[in-house]
Amino acid sequence: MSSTYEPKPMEKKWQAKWEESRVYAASNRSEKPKYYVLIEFPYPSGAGLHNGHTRPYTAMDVLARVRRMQGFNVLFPIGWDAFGLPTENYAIANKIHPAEVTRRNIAAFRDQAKALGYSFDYSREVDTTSPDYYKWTQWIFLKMFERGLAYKSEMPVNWCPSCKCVLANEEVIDGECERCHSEVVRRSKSQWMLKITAYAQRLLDDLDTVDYPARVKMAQKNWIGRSEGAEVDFKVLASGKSAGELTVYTTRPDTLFGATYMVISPEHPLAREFADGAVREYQNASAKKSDFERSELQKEKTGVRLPGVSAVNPATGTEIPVFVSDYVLMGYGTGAIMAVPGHDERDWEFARKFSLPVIEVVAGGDVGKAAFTDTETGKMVNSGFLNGLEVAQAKKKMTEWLQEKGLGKPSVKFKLRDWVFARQRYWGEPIPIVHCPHCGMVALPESELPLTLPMVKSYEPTDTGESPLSAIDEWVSVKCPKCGADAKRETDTMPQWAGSSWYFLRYCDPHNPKELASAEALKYWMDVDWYNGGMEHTTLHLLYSRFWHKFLYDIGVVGMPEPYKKRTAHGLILAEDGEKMSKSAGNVVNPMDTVKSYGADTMRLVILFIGDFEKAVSWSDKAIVGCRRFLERVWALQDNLRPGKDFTPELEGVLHKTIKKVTEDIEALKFNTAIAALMSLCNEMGGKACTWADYQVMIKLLSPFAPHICEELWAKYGLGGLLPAQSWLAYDPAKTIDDTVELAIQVGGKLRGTVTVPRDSADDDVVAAALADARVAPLAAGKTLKRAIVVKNKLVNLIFG
RNA sequence: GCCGGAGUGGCGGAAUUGGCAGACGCCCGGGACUUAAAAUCCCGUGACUCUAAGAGUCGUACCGGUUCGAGCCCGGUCUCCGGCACCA
Repeated sequence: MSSTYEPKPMEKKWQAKWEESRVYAASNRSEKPKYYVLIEFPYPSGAGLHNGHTRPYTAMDVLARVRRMQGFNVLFPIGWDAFGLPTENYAIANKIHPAEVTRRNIAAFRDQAKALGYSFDYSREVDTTSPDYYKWTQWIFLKMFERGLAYKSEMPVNWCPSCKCVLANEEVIDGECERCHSEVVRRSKSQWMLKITAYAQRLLDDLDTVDYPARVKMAQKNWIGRSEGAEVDFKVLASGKSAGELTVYTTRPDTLFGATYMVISPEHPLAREFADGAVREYQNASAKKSDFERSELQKEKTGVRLPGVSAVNPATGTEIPVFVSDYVLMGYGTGAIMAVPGHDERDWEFARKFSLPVIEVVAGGDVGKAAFTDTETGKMVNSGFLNGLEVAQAKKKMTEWLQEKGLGKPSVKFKLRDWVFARQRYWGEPIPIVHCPHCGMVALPESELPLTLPMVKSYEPTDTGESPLSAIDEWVSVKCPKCGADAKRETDTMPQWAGSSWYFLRYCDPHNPKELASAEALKYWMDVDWYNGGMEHTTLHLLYSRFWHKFLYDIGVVGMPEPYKKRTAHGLILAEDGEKMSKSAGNVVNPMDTVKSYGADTMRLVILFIGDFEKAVSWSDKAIVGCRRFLERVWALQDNLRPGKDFTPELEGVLHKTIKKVTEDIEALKFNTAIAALMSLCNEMGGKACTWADYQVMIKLLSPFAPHICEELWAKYGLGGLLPAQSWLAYDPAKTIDDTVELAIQVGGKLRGTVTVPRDSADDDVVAAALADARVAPLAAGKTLKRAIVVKNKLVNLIFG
């Protein structure tokens, strides 16, 4: 009789053995093929690991463990994305330096990761706040600066009054700060920007070369937002006299004949030039509005006429009025539009409100009642040389005409904005730039990297929009690296996304003091074979890191244009009430509690068994007990074992089937059904006298999910050595197929019984067997068989006349 | 509004993509073991009806269609979740 299953001591024991034997350390030199499994490294908050970590980490740990057993040299690293506001705020509140807070949090996270049995290569840990690491973050920034991709620009920014910090567009959700949900306000500020827009087309095009879920590709495409159209120049008249040109961007050059007025954004230079009192008032009002307020006012269009100013429609020669309205955004296109109320909903609403003429130029709708925006069905009317053409043809012809006449040109625009790359906070990478009164912005020489954060006592944010670093005189005041004059350091720091934009490269060669990673190491490990992460990073980290990687490819640091071969995305773990887990809702479940009460192996099973990995799922304590019982039953199978190198004949089929099922399900992220198959196998084995060989199959298949109990059992019943050194199981396809099959018998499409026949029986034999069935025979009596549909090895459907 | 995804027992969820709906687990009911309980093991468990150890009817959000056969395909409707949102 075996002892009872006691997870705690055995989990400690095996975690220690794994550590001392270094079985999970990846080697940069190996005979084996490489495989790089990546998880999104955590932000080490004070709260410790939560189920937003355990779900993806456990899943990828399963994959890493399977790949090792499949004979790959696996890189499965972990690190710490440790710069950021929560740490800084906690540090301020508790009067502990953020570096110390970070050190403690990392230690706690590492312990928890180890307690969960994650097979990370802990010798390759990276920490984005370590100067050895952020030296290279700064280095990449300087390379971008050299090539004009990092620049400073005065522009309206999203300012979070609570975080006292600017935000990237990607961090503003419904007009609120992504982190603290304060309403974001607009402020004009001189900002560091990264020119991600220079990579817009490539970021879009190369989505076709990678294996990402469709929903991820779609979200990135929408965010990049490419549109094709034309820029058109309109002559401007002020008080009847020529006053230059107004260039608009339109995706519908075909509708030019229907343009009855113009609209420019309140920030447009022309609006400033010709503003009267009413216009100025309108400009002031829109400047005060937050993005949120602007979108709130979506339905009701507002605007004012720009007095004395008109434009000439180049197609018709008609003079048309110019309006100022905040439904036109300065940040997109040219900040000015030609309004075609017949065929654009916004223009239509505006025209109705201001009683402007509506001209139908595409037939098919009723422009008196609504804008007709269909581009598939209509034909051009009231449009001179375009009449009778379809929209697509008219677009082409008008664009050509504009080009011939020198009135316009084809144009492509993106919604993607440049990346606001500065934060006015202490706990981030210092930007290695010096402002010199003579030389302007000067890059710190590479030899002076890393530019370390000064260790100071006070680093509270300011209300002025200045970084706390600006108050530290001895750090700020510096000599210009170029001319030696008195100069000042840049005091903004980089956003949290900086360190995470390239961390997967550092893992390849994490201790290299000379380069961000050696060319050799990068060549060997990159690209990442499988990267799993959250949907919430699709237009943030995932897009940013693709951008940085493409830049590094362009300057010859990495050898391929895309960093990640395959990306998958897990669903959220919700609280038991179906809401998002949050401290404020008080519904947070701590995975370490489950580890303490039931063991790490149980916790790992639960988080994967609980539902479809790719979908959101509510945490449920009820799932725990089932997983724990399963492990106990696997443990108890020991009681009935008998020696033997062969499979028990009656188990052979189910063993091969389970090997197939578990192997295939893991590849497809169907961890829940893989575990269900293992539970079924356990139920099959229960009560039977299994051989050691049978049991070894269970141990190996279960080991990626529940590694501790499996090492314990392998040590007793296996073939020696640790499990990661064992080979994964192969199945014999012939043995996954049964000799006989149970067919469903339908009569007229309704299930009436089942019949067991030899596999691949002839159709006639199947029909005969079905007709002989006790339940079917009476239904067949006195009727003629009109038709019989036989689906091989599945079903027979009898249709009577 | 636009673009994605989803809706299946008391519950979490399965279903090889058109072929026995409800795998696996939880809960619940019954039994075994026990002085008893817990634990464990075995059996049962979608709903309804009947002439009831058997059989029938209904059943995958709703309405309709295609098909020998639909959770799956097509048309329409409703609800929920995620993303984008005055992007010209």
